[in-house]
Amino acid sequence: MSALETGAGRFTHGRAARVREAVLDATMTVLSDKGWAGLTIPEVAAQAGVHDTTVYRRWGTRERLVVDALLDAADVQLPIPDTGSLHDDLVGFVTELITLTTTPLGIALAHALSAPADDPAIVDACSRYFRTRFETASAIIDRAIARGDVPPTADGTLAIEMLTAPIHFRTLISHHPLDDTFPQRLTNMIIAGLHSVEG
Amino acid sequence: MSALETGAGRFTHGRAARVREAVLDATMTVLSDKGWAGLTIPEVAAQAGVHDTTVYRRWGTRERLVVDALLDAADVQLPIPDTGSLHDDLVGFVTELITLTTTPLGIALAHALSAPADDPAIVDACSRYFRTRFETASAIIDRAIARGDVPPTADGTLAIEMLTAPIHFRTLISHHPLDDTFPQRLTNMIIAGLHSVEG
Amino acid sequence: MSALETGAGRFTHGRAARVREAVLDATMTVLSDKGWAGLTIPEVAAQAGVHDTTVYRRWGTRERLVVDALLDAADVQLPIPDTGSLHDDLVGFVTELITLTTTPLGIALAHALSAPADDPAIVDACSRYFRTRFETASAIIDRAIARGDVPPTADGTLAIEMLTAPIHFRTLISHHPLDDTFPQRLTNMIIAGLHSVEG
Amino acid sequence: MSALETGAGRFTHGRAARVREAVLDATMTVLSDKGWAGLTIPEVAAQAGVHDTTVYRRWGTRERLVVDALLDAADVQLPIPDTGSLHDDLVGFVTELITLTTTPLGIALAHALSAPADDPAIVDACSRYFRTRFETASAIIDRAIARGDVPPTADGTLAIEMLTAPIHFRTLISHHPLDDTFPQRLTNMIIAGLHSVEG
DNA sequence: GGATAAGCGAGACGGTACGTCTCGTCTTTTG
DNA sequence: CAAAAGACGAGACGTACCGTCTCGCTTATCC
Repeated sequence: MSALETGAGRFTHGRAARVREAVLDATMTVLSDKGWAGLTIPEVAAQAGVHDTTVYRRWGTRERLVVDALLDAADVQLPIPDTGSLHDDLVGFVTELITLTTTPLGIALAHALSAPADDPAIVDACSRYFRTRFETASAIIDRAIARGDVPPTADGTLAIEMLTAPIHFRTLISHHPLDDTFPQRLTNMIIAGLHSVEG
Repeated sequence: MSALETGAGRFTHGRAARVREAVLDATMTVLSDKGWAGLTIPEVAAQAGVHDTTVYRRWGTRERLVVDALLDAADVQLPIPDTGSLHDDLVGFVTELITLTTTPLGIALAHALSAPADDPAIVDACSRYFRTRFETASAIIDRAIARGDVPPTADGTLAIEMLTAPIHFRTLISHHPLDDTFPQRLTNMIIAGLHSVEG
Repeated sequence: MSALETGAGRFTHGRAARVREAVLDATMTVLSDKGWAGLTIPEVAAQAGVHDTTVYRRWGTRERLVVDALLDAADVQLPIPDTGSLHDDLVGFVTELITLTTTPLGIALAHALSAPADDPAIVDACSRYFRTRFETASAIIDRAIARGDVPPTADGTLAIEMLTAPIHFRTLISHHPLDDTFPQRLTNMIIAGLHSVEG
Repeated sequence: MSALETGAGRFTHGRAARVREAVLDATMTVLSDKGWAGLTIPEVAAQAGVHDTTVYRRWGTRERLVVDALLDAADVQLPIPDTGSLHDDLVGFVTELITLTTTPLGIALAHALSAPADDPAIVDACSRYFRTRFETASAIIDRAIARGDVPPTADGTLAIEMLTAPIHFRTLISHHPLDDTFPQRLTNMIIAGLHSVEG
């Protein structure tokens, strides 16, 4: 499942697997507790009860560490609402996303993913991670199409992206508050867009 | 104009001002050349022909350095198109924004701004910087309202944010390509949203 | 006096001088206690109550550390006997030399000096150190010449070197024992050589 | 012949012998190419096409590796001149010794042998190696005694040692140049010493 | 216009992380 | 089951950056 050579699939048994799991768990713990800026390899190694060198050997950089941990925990997805109403589904989706994203871990992960990554393997992993997430979430729009609520030409994936991006933008960059009306306002804008036939 | 105590307003004359300018210029240069990861205070100091200690004294962290440099150069805004057509204005705006954002300097700035900032002065500066930019750009929608092209209830600032955020999102996080059709697709989605009366 | 840029002459006042002295003292202590193989920079730094990085900055390698310490302590020379008898002087000289050389510190120093040194500054420092020592000791032969005991053509420096080298050779390489008759045997061989006019 | 338990006598047949030979050859090759400082067990193992663990098991330390290789190649002695003239024999001997000792391999071997050896087996091996070499070379003096050129009391082995030691001393420690007149000067000093009856 | 204060240049240092290199042990896998 | 392969613990190495400190000097500013 992982795109990194350190990913799952190798190290499934024995000590190596135990080390891998301990380190990835520690990565998430440290991210939650001290954020991306506080995530250092010595810190993770200490938390995992593992020697620094081992982490340097297996992952090398903290970026790869985070991506590996993220992909490893990717199964823990955010649930996709299914209320029968496009509007309610989208509002619910955005609300859940905000909840997740404003977690200490969520903030730290966003910072981690937005850190400069020269490593093409990391770029690729991020790209595929979000493509998958967007396609999963666009099931909301697919159901609306099936119900005939929106035209079949509606660009579901783009809609999800336009709902997701502002949340990360506010969290990471503009630091504008994510108030309770925000899911509403985003959803209203997008639903109209989905009805437009040129999409 | 700057929210930081190191900002313009102080050090307007003499050596202090020369040092300030040299350092802020060097900051932008280093950001362009080596990116956010390569921006270190020794590097900037060397580039500016100034001693490290001076930079540590005046700015302390590279985050404050970047924010100060950014606010100092904030006058160099991106131009707001005015073609008489809402659609063309928005497509033009997004296209220009993409051009700026995919510059080495643009990428570096985005990384810099998304770096974890515990400093409330920085958070505040970012917040106000983007609020200003969005309000400036929402003139496009204001003109459309004045022309009667969209209802006066249209949420112009949100529209601009929803056009801006995906670009930064792709650049920073998802690393999806920003192809030529992207401005079109974003604009189509948003224009329909602007027509919806509930905005 | 030192050939190294870290040598005496700089850092004569203040904290820098205190650090220098503490580190050089610690170097000798560690050499005595743990030998050349046990001389590591972290060990010396800890012993000196100084941070590792400081030692790396100022000296960089343990070789430079030892050479600097050696040159710094060079004033503590071995005394040159002056009994009025060439034979007794030389036997005394060799005996003292053996005593010094078979000290833990002496052994460690010999190992340190014989470690591969790519650094030309170190090679040069060693070269001049021993040149000085040999010239100092050859005063024994000079006095014998003055007394008319040996011809003025006698090669005093070479004689000293031929008395010194076997001691280091046995200590470092052949590990043959340095028994009590050894000074005698060396001296006898050399005194005859000094009388030979072709020297 | 070897004093080490890894020495010849065991592993004379089959794969074990091939591994032994490959490793010892590789040891000499690496010594020549990268010197004593560059001789590491992984390097030797790679050069020999053998797994690291194998070398660790059989030899354990690089010191034992070198001593074993040296003893294994001990048959390749330096030739002892026999010109009929004591003076010419000794000058030739010293000249040859200098040639050998200033080889990359010679320098590396000297460094290796002078490295701190806590291992008594290594100390013993070195001791017997040089005792043999000195006795072999003292045939020069024995022949001179037989010819009646020097008194039968002449201390041949010590003479050879006093010719040998300064060369290693200059190579390893003092780094003084070994110029062309050096064999002459050494020999002159020693020949007079050999004539002295008290030797 | 001279005293005073503020900023700057220079350099050392403590501290931390980085990433690499060995060595030697231990575990896993394989023949 | 023994040997090869490989992961790991341990620690030194040497570098880079950060942030602080102490001087001494040069500016500006204020009386």
